[in-house]
Amino acid sequence: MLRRVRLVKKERSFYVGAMPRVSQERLDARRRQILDAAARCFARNGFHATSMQDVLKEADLSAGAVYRYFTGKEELIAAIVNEVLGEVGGVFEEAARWRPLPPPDVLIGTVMRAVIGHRQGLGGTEQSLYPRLMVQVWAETLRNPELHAILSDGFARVRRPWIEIVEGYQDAGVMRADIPALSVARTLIAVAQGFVAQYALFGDVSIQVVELGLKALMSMEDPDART
Amino acid sequence: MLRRVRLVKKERSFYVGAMPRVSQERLDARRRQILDAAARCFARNGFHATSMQDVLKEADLSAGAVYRYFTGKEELIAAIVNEVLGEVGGVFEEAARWRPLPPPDVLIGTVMRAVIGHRQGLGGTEQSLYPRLMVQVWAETLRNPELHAILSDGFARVRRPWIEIVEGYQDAGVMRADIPALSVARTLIAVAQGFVAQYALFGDVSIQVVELGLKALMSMEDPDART
DNA sequence: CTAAAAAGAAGGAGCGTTCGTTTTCCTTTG
DNA sequence: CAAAGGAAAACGAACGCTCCTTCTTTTTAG
Repeated sequence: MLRRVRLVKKERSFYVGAMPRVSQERLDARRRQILDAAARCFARNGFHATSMQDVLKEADLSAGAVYRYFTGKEELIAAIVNEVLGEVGGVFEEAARWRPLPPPDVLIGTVMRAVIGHRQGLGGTEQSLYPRLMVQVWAETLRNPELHAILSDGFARVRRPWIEIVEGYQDAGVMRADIPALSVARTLIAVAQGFVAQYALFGDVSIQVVELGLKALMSMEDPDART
Repeated sequence: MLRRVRLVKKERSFYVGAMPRVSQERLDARRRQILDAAARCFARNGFHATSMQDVLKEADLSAGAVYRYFTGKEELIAAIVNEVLGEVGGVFEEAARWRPLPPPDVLIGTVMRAVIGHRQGLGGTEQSLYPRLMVQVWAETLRNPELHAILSDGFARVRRPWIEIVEGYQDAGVMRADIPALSVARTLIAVAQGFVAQYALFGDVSIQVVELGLKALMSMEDPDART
């Protein structure tokens, strides 16, 4: 008698007393193949102007194959959004861990290079996969509350270490301390977001632009600033 | 005999020796009614997750009516994109005309307030129509070359006066002059773009956040800065 | 009264998804 | 070690649905 034991929702079921028919690595590879294809399609055309047929063709798989790994288009979109937000959030967090405290221009430069470099060698053709996906993710989270919750979580998770960085500046006396660290952190994140948008939209190559721009801003002295 | 004389592609044709059947203002009002409804729908759901039926219902008109003013969905999208980019571009240009030269935080604050305030009293329900539309426009220009060209033009048109502002800072000696003005201008625009995204995504109310954040950044002194 | 404007049912295309069939691959057996 | 067996995996045609658009009819404005 074969007792079917389902372990975890998304992991394969197996038979007691028998080995799985195909290896877990194989299944993982298929899943990745589908996700990569979907990411390329979505980066190219957005979530809703991309048809399932587009994804199937890009993945070189049939409908039956894809629907074995994802229950539908929505789940595919959710998976991509999760992945992108997770990785980009990780980039922000990791950049904030550097010690000694990097100045803002180095911080943003690091983040930008990491975001742009992520999955660069995926398709080869798409030059800025992650920036483009990021813009699409923003648009999608505006209409999907569940995905919006993920974005909000990610934003909150990133904000915390960045606030600490700003507080570090202020404690070290290199930045006026009469301004809420949250405001500064959000402004820095806005710089990164804005440049991600510019990179996706205009595909400029040089990260130096932000780095230099921030240096220049930092060199300004507000006329009515308190010391 | 009635000779039909078509004057301009999009203006109404009229009859020699006879007055138009409905006034031009009426036609313009209908067109506006459709555009406003479409803008609300697109801001809510994006361009491709919004159906024509959604727009028709929002405008309280029939298909026949809408298709008399626009050849199809594409043209409707293009009209909205054009309008949004035109108005937002105008906001950037106008802010750059202020004299005496406003500091960056005032500049960005002015832009943000104008973008957020635009068409505020349109539907009433949608709190941040233009920021949301802006994000959707970015996403759409990533896949539509014609609309992308409009965005590029707008970006170029905005960049010029903002470069002049930065050069003004540098000439006045309040900003180090060894950094290309273009880099600083693009960074400032990135701040605005990033905060537009944050506003659309999280709907925070206070513009003070960017203003204070920029002030704090300006108060920093780069350790390895040249004088 | 007339022509433009609006209505709204209907058509054709394309979408996401399902499902019966075929193929593949791992285990088991000879 | 080779071949059979069988279940999972993949295939791909087909289905139902919704989409955008058209077209005939009705209403409206001057």
